[in-house]
Amino acid sequence: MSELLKLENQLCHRFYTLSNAFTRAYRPLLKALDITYPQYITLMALWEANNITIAELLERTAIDGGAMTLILKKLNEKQFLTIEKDEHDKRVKRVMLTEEGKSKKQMAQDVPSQMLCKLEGMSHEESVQLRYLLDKLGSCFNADEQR
Amino acid sequence: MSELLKLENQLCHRFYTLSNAFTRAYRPLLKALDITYPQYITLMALWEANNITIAELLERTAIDGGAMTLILKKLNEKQFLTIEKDEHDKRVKRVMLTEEGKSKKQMAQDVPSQMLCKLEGMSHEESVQLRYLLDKLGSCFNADEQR
DNA sequence: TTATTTTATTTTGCATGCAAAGTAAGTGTG
DNA sequence: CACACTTACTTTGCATGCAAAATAAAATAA
Repeated sequence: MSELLKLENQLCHRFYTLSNAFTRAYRPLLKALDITYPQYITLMALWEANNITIAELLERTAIDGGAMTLILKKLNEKQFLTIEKDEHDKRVKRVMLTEEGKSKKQMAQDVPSQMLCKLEGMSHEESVQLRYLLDKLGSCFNADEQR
Repeated sequence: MSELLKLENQLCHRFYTLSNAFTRAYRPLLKALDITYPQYITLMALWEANNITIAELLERTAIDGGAMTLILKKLNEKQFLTIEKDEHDKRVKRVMLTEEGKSKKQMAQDVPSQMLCKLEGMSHEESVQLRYLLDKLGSCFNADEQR
């Protein structure tokens, strides 16, 4: 039997499994903030750079455009942000955090460390190395998309 | 600004991005086989161990139970597999590949290597190291779920 | 054996992820 | 200025992922 088609040898399956595991692990932590994982990613991007366009938000978060429309709609309904058309270019929309949206950042302060607690067993060196390799893998895909 | 809440520092976001990138990269390859990525994972599991229960399939693939019901339904409609109730325990269902389902394995033979081509730039040592770290991270989550 | 609990799988409701089509609003060309 | 082309977003249709509730059948307890 071809080793190449064994599930255990698939890098993709490890990513599939781990990505889902992360989302599940975050769920209870984010539930306290009344947000989902992609909504958390979106807010994180905005906490770093407020008042940016949707295109910039897509770039930073790597979230699908169609999904982002819905995510922003929900975050807007929850009063975490507002969306306005750009004065000069009416195709463009700008996303701005409300005071409530900004204050959520304080509530989220402990989320990263709580997640890290779940990942004991990995040394600091290992996680640094992992990050390096993940970024390298990411650049493979980015390079591939260029073609 | 707290470094911990920066998007760039999130391990989870790397997994989110890379997992999606894998799925997108596989899509055109799997389209030729008329299957989606989770369906591919399911078939891979069955190519390794045919005639197993749905519970075993869930264990091997780490796919959600609810999703699996639909995936099996579609693979069944495509005539890749059949589903039968177990004789002794009528709660249990067994999944079996049809001849067509088995023959799909030949058609999928080149998929792994085609994917690896896209990942040039990573050395063999690096991918071995990456795999090791991914498995270690995975065991963190598994250990956590025990509690 | 009957009632209770556990197990295997499906169903339901909600939130994406993705490709492709659709819109509205700028840009560039002749 | 009129037409073609490009952009920035939204919409649509389909396929999951996930938690929680619902089913059906087996195992256990009383």
